[in-house]
Amino acid sequence: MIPGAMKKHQDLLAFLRSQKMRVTPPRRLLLQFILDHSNRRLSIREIQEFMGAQLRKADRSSVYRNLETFERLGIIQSLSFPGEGRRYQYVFDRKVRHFYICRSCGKANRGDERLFRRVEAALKDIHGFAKANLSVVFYGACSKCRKNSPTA
Amino acid sequence: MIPGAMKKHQDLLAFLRSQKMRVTPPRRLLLQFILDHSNRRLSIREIQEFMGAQLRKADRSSVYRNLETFERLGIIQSLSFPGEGRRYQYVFDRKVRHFYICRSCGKANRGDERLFRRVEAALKDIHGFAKANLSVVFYGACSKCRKNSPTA
DNA sequence: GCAGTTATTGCGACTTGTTGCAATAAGTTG
DNA sequence: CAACTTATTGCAACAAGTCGCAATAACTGC
Repeated sequence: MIPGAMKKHQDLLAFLRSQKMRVTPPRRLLLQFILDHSNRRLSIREIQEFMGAQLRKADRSSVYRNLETFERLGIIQSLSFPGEGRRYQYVFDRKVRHFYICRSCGKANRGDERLFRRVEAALKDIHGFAKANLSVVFYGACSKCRKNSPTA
Repeated sequence: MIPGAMKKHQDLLAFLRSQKMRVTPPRRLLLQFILDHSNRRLSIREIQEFMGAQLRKADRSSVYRNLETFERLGIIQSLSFPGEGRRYQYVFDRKVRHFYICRSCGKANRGDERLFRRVEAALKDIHGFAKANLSVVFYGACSKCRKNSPTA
């Protein structure tokens, strides 16, 4: 387990409770699994397999519902990557929460903090949308794909 | 039909050919349908129903494959909206191609051009990602939801 | 316009994701 | 800590989306 993960886990449980959400076995487990793999984009398959194996059978629908809940709370961000389906990633206390996805090859990159700050700053002009827990996704063409097919 | 849509349709077919893609009946039809409803976010159900009704039975998988193709080429952008599932929207020659999605209530807004330009400008600093055909999606909390639940 | 090449289609089987509902258990109150 | 309230679960049926493969039909060049 990543050092400090235990603390984060407790923090997130507290956060859930502060949002009037109940802390249930499936939620504890799912949260722990996401935290233990916070550096990766998780596929639904590995999540479901883990949940099914750990719990005496966590139902598919509960897992989906909780992923949706966590996303709504800004704990994770789900994204569809061309070629590898939907992925779930921990973002809660991340400084940088934006992604570049190449529409052509499906490769994704995490952005750098400087750009994220600039985008946040640009958003200051837009009223009605919160900067807190903001995620930004860019869809475009990476340099490699643009080279191969200049029109794209 | 929207005035000028016919021209756009021809343009897009030409664009497809320029990309070495073949122009088939399902593609013509799907493209036309998307163009005729370019001001809305289409659900997969209405797309499939239309395709199935028009063609002597356009297969589900072909529709999905073509939607994916069109998205890769930057003709449409698909997005998952909480509460209403995945939606498909025409973006090809749009000046503004970014969306604000509220994680809490699922409401979405189109952004204004000024912000889009600023984000594009910020992207100039990032090498390796094309500005052409860029789409940007913001996930956050709208003012209304933020008011109801300040922590979000 | 015909033959050849190969992208695209349709099909079937499968995986992923959603929804309504009754049963359960988390949190709360006295 | 027992009773209460209601969010969450598991289940089952369904809808949405994916994949491999053989058949088809767009495009190319002659």
